[in-house]
Amino acid sequence: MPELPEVETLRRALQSRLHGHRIVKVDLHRRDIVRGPATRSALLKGRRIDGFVRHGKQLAMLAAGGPPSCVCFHLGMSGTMILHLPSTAGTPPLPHTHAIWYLDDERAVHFRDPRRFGGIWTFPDIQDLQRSRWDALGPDALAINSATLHGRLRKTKRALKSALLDQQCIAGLGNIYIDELLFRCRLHPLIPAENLQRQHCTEMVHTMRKLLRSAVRAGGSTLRDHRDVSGRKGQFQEGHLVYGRAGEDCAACGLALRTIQVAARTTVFCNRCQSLRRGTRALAGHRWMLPTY
DNA sequence: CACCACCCCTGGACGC
DNA sequence: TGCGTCCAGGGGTGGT
Repeated sequence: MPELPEVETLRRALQSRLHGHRIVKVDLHRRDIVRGPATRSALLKGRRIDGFVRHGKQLAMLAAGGPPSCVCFHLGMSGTMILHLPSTAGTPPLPHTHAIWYLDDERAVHFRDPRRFGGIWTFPDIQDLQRSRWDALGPDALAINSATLHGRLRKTKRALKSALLDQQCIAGLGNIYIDELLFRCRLHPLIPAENLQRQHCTEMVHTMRKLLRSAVRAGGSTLRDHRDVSGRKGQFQEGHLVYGRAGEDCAACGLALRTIQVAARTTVFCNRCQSLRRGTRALAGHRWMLPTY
């Protein structure tokens, strides 16, 4: 399920490989996957690609010149964008390929999303995308600072994990990286967000950056669907300490990892390491010996 | 306003 | 082998 590291992996690959190329043709197989004008023009047919920008889990493709110049992608649960080289450009698209962008050098980008939790939004320009979609999101998880995070968390009584899942609070985190983050910070997912102290937020932001950057370097986490533009799997699932490891021994203390439901999401955590009463204890206290990530 | 349950959708895992 | 059932979950919406 694409979260920030998977989308950033995708953005970097598309930026380096597609920048400056012209879109010569666009095939749209499912019109209802597009919100906003679904014309070939709105999907940037005939335009030169000027770059890719990301906010949270959303990715935008920008065209040089005037409007329309902006297509925003959300990959949902199962979305992928695969870059086909000339050698494979003629092969029939896989099932659930909803749109294809053909480039000026015989390559093509296939947008697939079997579960259709994702989508494509067209906008006149990036400012319009920002106004109508991205302004409603919280700061990007790789850009947020601890004062801002603290300010946002202290305003809500919701469980910490619920608040972090809320893209209007902070953009880019999902179920996987939140469980990994909370374990590494030894914070219980059900702590009321308003109870978090400034020092917890400082540690959380520091740990979050390390975690997300490591995941980007590893090409993201592949559980089932995620692939890079070449169809290769990510490697960061090897670095998961809790997600997908319910019942296994905690890497820090050996107790079996537990699952609970938080905001209708399966949540894996260590009931010993991640204290509900965190904050009553010195933050700089015992640091577990954890694998480097 | 804050929060939560529910729903959308498909493929894979699992049981019989 | 094959079929049925359950489950995964981001985010929008409507209800409490």
